Amino acid sequence: MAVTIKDVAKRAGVSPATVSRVIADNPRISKGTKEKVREAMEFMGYYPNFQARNLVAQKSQTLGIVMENSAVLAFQNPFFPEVLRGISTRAHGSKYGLYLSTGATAEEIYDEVVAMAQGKRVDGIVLLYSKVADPVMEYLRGSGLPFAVVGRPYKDSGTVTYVDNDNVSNAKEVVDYLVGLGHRRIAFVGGARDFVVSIDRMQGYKEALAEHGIPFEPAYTVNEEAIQGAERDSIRKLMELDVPPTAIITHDDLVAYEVISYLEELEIKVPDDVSIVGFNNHTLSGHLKPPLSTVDISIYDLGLHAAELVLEKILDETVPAKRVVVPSRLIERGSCRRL
Amino acid sequence: MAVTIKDVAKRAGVSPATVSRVIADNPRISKGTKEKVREAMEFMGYYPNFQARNLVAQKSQTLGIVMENSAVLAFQNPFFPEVLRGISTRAHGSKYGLYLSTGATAEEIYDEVVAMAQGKRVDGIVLLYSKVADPVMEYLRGSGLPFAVVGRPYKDSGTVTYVDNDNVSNAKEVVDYLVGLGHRRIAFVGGARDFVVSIDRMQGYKEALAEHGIPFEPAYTVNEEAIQGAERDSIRKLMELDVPPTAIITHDDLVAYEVISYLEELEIKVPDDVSIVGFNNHTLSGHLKPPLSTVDISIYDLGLHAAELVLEKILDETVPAKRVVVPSRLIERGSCRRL
DNA sequence: CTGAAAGCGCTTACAG
DNA sequence: CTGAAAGCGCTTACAG
Repeated sequence: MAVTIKDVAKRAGVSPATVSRVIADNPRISKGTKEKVREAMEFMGYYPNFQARNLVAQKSQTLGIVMENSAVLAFQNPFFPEVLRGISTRAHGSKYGLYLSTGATAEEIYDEVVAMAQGKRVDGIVLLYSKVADPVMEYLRGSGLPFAVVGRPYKDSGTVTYVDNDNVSNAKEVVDYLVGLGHRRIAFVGGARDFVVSIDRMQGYKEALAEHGIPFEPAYTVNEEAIQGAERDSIRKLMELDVPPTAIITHDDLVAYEVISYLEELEIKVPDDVSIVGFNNHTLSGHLKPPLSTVDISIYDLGLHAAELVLEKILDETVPAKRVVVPSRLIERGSCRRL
Repeated sequence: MAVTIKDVAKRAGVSPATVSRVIADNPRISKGTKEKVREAMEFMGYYPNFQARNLVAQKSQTLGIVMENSAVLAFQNPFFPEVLRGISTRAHGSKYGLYLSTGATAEEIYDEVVAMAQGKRVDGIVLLYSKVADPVMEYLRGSGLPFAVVGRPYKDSGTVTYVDNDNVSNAKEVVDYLVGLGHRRIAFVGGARDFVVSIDRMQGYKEALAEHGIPFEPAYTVNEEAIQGAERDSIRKLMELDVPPTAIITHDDLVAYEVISYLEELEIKVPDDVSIVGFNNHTLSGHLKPPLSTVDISIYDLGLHAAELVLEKILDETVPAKRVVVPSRLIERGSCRRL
């Protein structure tokens, strides 16, 4: 059995209540008593029991981290550790712990989140993704539990606290850049259609085309669901069009890596034959040959602010829904060429 | 206030004790009562309070994950998410949650671990690294808390439960491979000297050299501490030796990426001028040009087994210390050439 | 400045 | 098969 507050009390010759007050550094306890009690705690190796303390305090001092269900993908993507690092830093600063969702399917995750929330296992949640019709977000919104989303909520974004990049502008900037290099036939390889980030980037792509007077060509867009297991084929089809694109934007650097591999198999050279731009600036993108031009979205800051926002809500439930926009910027490297 | 066991009891017309038994699916409760209670729970949206349940059960149903303190590095390395995925899968299978350490310095981590353990916040711990003189491991060993290490403990490995690869053999295999290609001047770029994995790989490197009758040449080894901030210089010095190496083994793919970049700056070509082998087979290593030959250490399995081992210990404290060796294999790609 | 008592929400011998 | 009671380890009004 571990040392309890009672044991310490006995040894220090005071009541358990007093020990508790010393732990909380209550100013009404005399200096002498505090010292006596602290000595006893030290001597006996006392540590407060979280469960007990949290039970009466009705809080847990921990933040729940919920990630998307395509676990393999989520984990492989360097986005996850980097956003976690941001969250971790901020949480640690406020002495909050981190509790991770482990579910592998959408149902499991939903159940976990409900259990976390209702079971008071966490004081708030950071939702690491945003998709179109997400029961988890619906639940959270109704639950009253403080939460923040990394990514723009698909609807009612005015009532949800979130942090994101301006993905529409980002995508536009990429198109502008390519157009500036003389490209007009620009393809877009997007992510899953129900992720808001994909939708926003696609949107920016379309808007930018329009602004430049370039007609939108459906055959120039490829979507993740459409190509499950047929990535190679989709890229081949794209490049075998009568008028193939001269540039390809991919929604994530990881996808860019894949695309580049396929292009190689087809003996299409980057950037000589086709220019490529990625998104998210993963650590390794600079090491590719040619180094990948990409949009740096400040993943760490995304995490930092998300944690900051939940913590703020936990402290004061009345703060209104907020949006924090984290700046991002296009990094020119060697994967694009001027036409 | 959330719905408690009392509320449910009242509505179902039974005692709180009975509700508790229904939750535990106690076989001595009649079918009828169970149904009645379950209906009430459903209707009222009852969820058990973790804190309360854990307080009386004296367990937390969660595993603590402790990672090394060089937070930035740890997070950037794809090792972390992958090992976490393995742990997560196994933990979820047994309905265990995951609690993450957030400390950034060695002291913070130590304090956190002690608090986790003494505060009964976790039932067991997975230590994601193993270093030479680690207070955390010392503490854990004395604490009685079940734990498993990813990596070989530096000493008393017979009394600690751990999972690792046979790093000595792995390094030997790499040397054998390079010797087989005709290399005799083989350099080794190692990691921090106090990480056991670095020590073991260096050891294997030396042993293999000896077996092939190749004298060990100190100038052919580079260590992480020695080069902090001077990576570029170290590599240049290495290649400007009167008799430079024809092959370089790096202790991690990430390091290999860096080394390749430096070599490029020196206009030294891989694999034409020098062959390179990495370790850990990160997702992107196959995408490099040339694709990186490396040792795949089955990171996911490392995590899976580590979780399995702690869970086993939690269930039965008397199981003896165990070692699980996860197989690894050299993956030949394009970064080495035959002399 | 400090203590006795009640209570956080649950579980589990002990009775019946 | 079910209930009343004690207790897990802590905190916090309420008294004094």
